[in-house]
Amino acid sequence: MTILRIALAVPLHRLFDYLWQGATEPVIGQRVRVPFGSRERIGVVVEIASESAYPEAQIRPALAILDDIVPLPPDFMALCEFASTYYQAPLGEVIMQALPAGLKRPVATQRRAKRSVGLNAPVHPAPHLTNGQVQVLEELRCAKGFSPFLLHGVTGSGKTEVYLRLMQDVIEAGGQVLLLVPEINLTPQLEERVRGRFPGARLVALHSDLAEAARERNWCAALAGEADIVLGTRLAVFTPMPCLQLIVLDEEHDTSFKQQEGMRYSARDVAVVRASALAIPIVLGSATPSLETWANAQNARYRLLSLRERAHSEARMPSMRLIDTRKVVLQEGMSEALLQAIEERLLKREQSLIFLNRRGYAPVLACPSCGWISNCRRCAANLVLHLADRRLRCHHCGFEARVPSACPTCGNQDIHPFGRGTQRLEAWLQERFPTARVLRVDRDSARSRKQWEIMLQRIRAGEADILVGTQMLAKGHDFPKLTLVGVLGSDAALFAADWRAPERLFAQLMQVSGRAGRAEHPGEVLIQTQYPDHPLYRAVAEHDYEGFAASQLSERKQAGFPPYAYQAVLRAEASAMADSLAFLEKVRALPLLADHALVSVYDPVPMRMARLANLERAQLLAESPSRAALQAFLPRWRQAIEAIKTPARLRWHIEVDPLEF
DNA sequence: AGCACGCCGACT
DNA sequence: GTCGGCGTGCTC
Repeated sequence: MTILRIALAVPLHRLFDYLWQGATEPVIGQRVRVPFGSRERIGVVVEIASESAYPEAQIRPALAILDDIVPLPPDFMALCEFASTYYQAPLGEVIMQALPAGLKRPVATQRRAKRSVGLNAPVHPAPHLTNGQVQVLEELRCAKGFSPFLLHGVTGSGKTEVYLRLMQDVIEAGGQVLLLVPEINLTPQLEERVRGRFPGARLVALHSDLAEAARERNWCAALAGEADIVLGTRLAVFTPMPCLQLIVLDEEHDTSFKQQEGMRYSARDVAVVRASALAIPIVLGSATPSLETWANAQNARYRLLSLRERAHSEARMPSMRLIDTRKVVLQEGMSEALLQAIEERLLKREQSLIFLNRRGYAPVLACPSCGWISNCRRCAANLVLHLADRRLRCHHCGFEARVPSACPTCGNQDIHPFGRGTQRLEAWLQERFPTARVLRVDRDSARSRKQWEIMLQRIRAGEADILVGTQMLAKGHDFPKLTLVGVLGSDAALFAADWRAPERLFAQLMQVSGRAGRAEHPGEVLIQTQYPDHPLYRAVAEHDYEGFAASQLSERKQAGFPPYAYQAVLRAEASAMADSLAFLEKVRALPLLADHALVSVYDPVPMRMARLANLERAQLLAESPSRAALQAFLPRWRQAIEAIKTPARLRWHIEVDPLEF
C-alpha cells in the first residue's frame, strides 16, 4: 500500500493521507490532484509511507500525480517546513503560496512553454571600481559556505556594482542568483541595468505586478534551472532554484520585505535561513541597516563590509542644515530659508524636492464651532481631505465620502481643513513660484506602476523644477538635477508611541537626503524642526548612522526590546472590542505558561489602530529573551488556542517577530 | 479556507 | 408554503 501524505492549502496544521494506486512511482515534492471534501484540489507530496494512522476506510485515492513540472526540490520543501514551524503557519499554505496560481488550479489550463522574450537592453560596460569596492569584493569572494554579509554603504557608494560583480562570478560558474529588492525598487531601470550587464544570461522577474502567465513562466524557468538570475520582491524568496549559489537582498531594512497578510514572514530572515541551509553566501545591503541586522554585524554573526565613500569621488555627501522653526516665521509651513533655497535652485535650473510624508490636501476637516472632525466611520482614524477630487478619504480602509459643504453636526458652513498634506503644499508652491513646474509625487498622483514610471522619466528629463513628494520619492532613485531636499513635518515621528519610529525616521531622512546632489552637483538638505538639538537629527546632520544605531541599540537593550528580546503577538479581531479582549483574556489565562519559565505573556491591549474596516482589534504579546524558548512555546500555545471555542466571527492569528503593534 | 448541512424570518 | 440568512462542523 502506498500512502501519500499531502500538504493542502487549508488552515489546518496537518497533512492529509491519500492512497496511491497509479503505475508511476511518486516522488516527494510532486503536485497531486486529490478529492477534498466535495471538490478537487491540488496538493504537494510531503511524505510517502506504506501505512496510515488514519482509518483505512476513510482514505480516498489520489486522482493523479502531475508531472508537468519537475518535483519541487528538497531544499525548497525544507525551506517551507522551516517557515511553517517558525511562523506557525500550516505547511500546505506555505508551499502553495509559493506556487504561481496556474499550478494550484485543479483544472488543467493550457500552458505554453513560451520563452520569455529577452528585452534587448543596451549593454552596460562595467564601470571602474573604487578602492573601497575592490576591497569589499575581495572579502566577498573569499566566502566559503554559509557566509552572511552586511554591506553597509551610503547612497551612491556603489553597492549595486558590488552585487553585479559578485553575480557575474556565480553566473559564469553556472550558478543561479536570487536578487531580492523592496517593492518600490523593482523598476524596469534596475531590471534593465542588470540585463545590460549580463546580456548572455537569462534574467526573470518575480513580483506581484506581473501578469499571471508571465509569473508562471518566470517561476518555471527558475525551477527548471534555466533562469540565471531571479530578480524579485519578498515573495520571490520562496522561488525554487536548483542551482542557487548566491542571494543578494538590497535595502535590507525596508519594511516591504515583511509580509503583512497570511503567513507574516520576513523575506530577509527567510533568505538568511535559506542561505544557511544551502551553505551559500548572502549579502544584505543598506545605507541604514535595520537594528536587528546591525546588531548581528556587531556581534559577528554577520560579517560587516563598509563602503564609506560615494562612487563618484567628486560627489560629496550633501550638506545638512537643521532649521529651527520655533524661531522663524513660516509661510504655509515653510521657512524663509527653505523658500530662498528653492528660489536659488530655480535660478540655477536645478531641481528641489520637498519631502512631506502626508498625502492629501489636509489630514482632517474640522468644524471650529462644534468641534466636529472628519472621522472614518469604519476605522479609528481621520478622513483625509483630498481637494483634487473633492473627496474625504480614509487612508486605512479606503472609505470615501464627498466633502460636505457644511458641518454635518451643527450645520455651520465655515468648516476648515487642518494641517497640511502634499496637495496643499503643491498648490501653495505653484502659487508662490508661478513660473516653476511643480510636480507632486505620491500614491494619488502616481497610482499605477506605469504612471510612476512616466513621472520618474519626466523628473529625470528635467521636466519639473519643484517636486513635492512622500516616501515614494525617497527611495533609491537617481535624479541628476536634484540638488535641494527640504523636509517638513518629520517631528511627529520623534515622539510616536511606536518605539521603532526613530529607526524608521532616521532611515527615511538618510534616504531622502541621498536624493540630493549626485554626480557633479553638490547637494543641500534642509530639515525643518522644532527640535534641532534632538540626538536623532544631530545624527542625521552628521551622517552618523553608526552613532545613531549604537544609541538606539543601547536604549533597546535597556528597555528589553528586540533585538534583545524575541516576540510574537496573538491578534484578535471582532466586531466588538469586548469580544476581542475577552478571547485574549481566555488565552492569557491558559495554564501552559507555567511550563515556559522563559516566556512572558503580557495583558491583552487594543491595537494602536484599534478599529480598522469595522473590526475592533486587540493583541497579546508573548516575549522571551531566548528565541529557542519562544519557538518551543509557540506551537503549544497555538494548539491550546485552537482548542478554545472562539465566539462567532472572531478571527485571530499569530505573528512572529512583529514590526508593528 | 471552502463548502455542506441545518434550522428560523419575510417573500413570490 | 419556500428562498436564504449565516452558525457549526468537517475535510484524508
